[in-house]
Amino acid sequence: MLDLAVLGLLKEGDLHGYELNKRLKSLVGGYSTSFGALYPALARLERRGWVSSAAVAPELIADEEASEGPARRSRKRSAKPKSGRTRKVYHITEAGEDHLLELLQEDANNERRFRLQLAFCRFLTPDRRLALFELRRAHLVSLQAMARRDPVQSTDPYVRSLFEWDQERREHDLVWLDRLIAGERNSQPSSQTTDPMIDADRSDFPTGGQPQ
Amino acid sequence: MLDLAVLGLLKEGDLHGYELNKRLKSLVGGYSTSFGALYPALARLERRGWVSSAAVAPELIADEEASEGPARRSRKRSAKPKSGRTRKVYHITEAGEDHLLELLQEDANNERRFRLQLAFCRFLTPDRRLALFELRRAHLVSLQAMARRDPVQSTDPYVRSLFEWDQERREHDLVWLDRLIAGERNSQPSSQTTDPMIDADRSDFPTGGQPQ
DNA sequence: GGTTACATGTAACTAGTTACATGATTAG
DNA sequence: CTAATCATGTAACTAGTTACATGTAACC
Repeated sequence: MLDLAVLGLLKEGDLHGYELNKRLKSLVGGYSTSFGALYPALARLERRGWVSSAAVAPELIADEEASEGPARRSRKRSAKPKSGRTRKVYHITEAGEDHLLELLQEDANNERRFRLQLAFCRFLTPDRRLALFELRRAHLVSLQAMARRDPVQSTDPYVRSLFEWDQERREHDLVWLDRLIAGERNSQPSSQTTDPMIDADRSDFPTGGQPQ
Repeated sequence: MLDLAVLGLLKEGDLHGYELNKRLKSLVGGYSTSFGALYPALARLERRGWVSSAAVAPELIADEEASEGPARRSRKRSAKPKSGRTRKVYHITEAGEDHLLELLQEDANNERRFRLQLAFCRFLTPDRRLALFELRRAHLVSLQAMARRDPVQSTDPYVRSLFEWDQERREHDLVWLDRLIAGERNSQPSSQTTDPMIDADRSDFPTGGQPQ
């Protein structure tokens, strides 16, 4: 799953491990990565040919940064290296991009994975993206059905409370997903399905609709 | 974490592995346990002295069942053994009960653990239980604060949608927890044990489990 | 006579976390 | 001068899943 996150971030631009870790932390709340997982993951990705790496010596780092963004230099006192240690900057390969697209579409039964898929689904074509959302929706619906099929058998108030919590959350998640799917259909009315019942109540869609 | 679930279930009565697995499945949606985790966990619990086990030969099983629950026998055609294989029936020890109480109070940063703690928090004293809920609440509030401190920096609609989802869920969870805490405070204005309903229900639920 | 449920286990794999080791640079 | 931040990595541990191995017995 880290693979998905790392490839997704690298698709936006080359990064070194330490920076990747910071981005992962801010990416999705609750997805705090540790170096102990990240560095071995990067090594694995490189062995499999999905990323390539280049060592950047400390004296070169300042130039790199400068050439990338010549503005914002004024605040810095000097063009001295930010780090005294060689960075390993990773770059996603073509095979890595293919693999990323696969990872973005697989499964639907894992919430944590779906969160990452959502975070990077802009790299999918609109129809693939819609398919992903529908897959997730089908999974949630099947969870709902399962929960309804055998309801709580316990009389303990805390256990009952727990089940009610689950129930509410599942319902809420479905509403949210439906909003997402509706937004997707509105901004992408072409494709194969001519669904007649979609834009009945579309006037307030707070989550921005147009993908880039 | 399986330890918590297993000890909690065994506190209600002795069980063998296969039955434990069924109960775990029905206990909390999403907490599907596999035998590959359960049996090693049971072995570990026994090594540490938290549970003890007794082998029950197939010809004895019918009697055991009968002596435990004399009702519900009518549906059965015979008093013949249900299994052709010796069961290993597990029993929680005193040390195991102590350990369970510890597990019920530790941490608050893990949702999955909190679910299990909630499922078995009836074994805690009312003040300890309230402390557990408050601990969880503090954790959720700190997550909220963290999310508000550095908001979404991405302009991608899907990433923004993901963050909104998180936000809504955290708010919803807090409301739910507050309801739980309020209920706890109402039924428990001071610190005194009013022993809530303790009634382990005897009923064989036909949970459609899948074979391994 | 084949499918399902009962029953216990092992092996290999997935997906991480926590703690440690090492060392440079920078801000107060 | 010391604490924080930058930077890369390893080792040991936690907490599981999936697939396999093995066999009985009840159901239809």
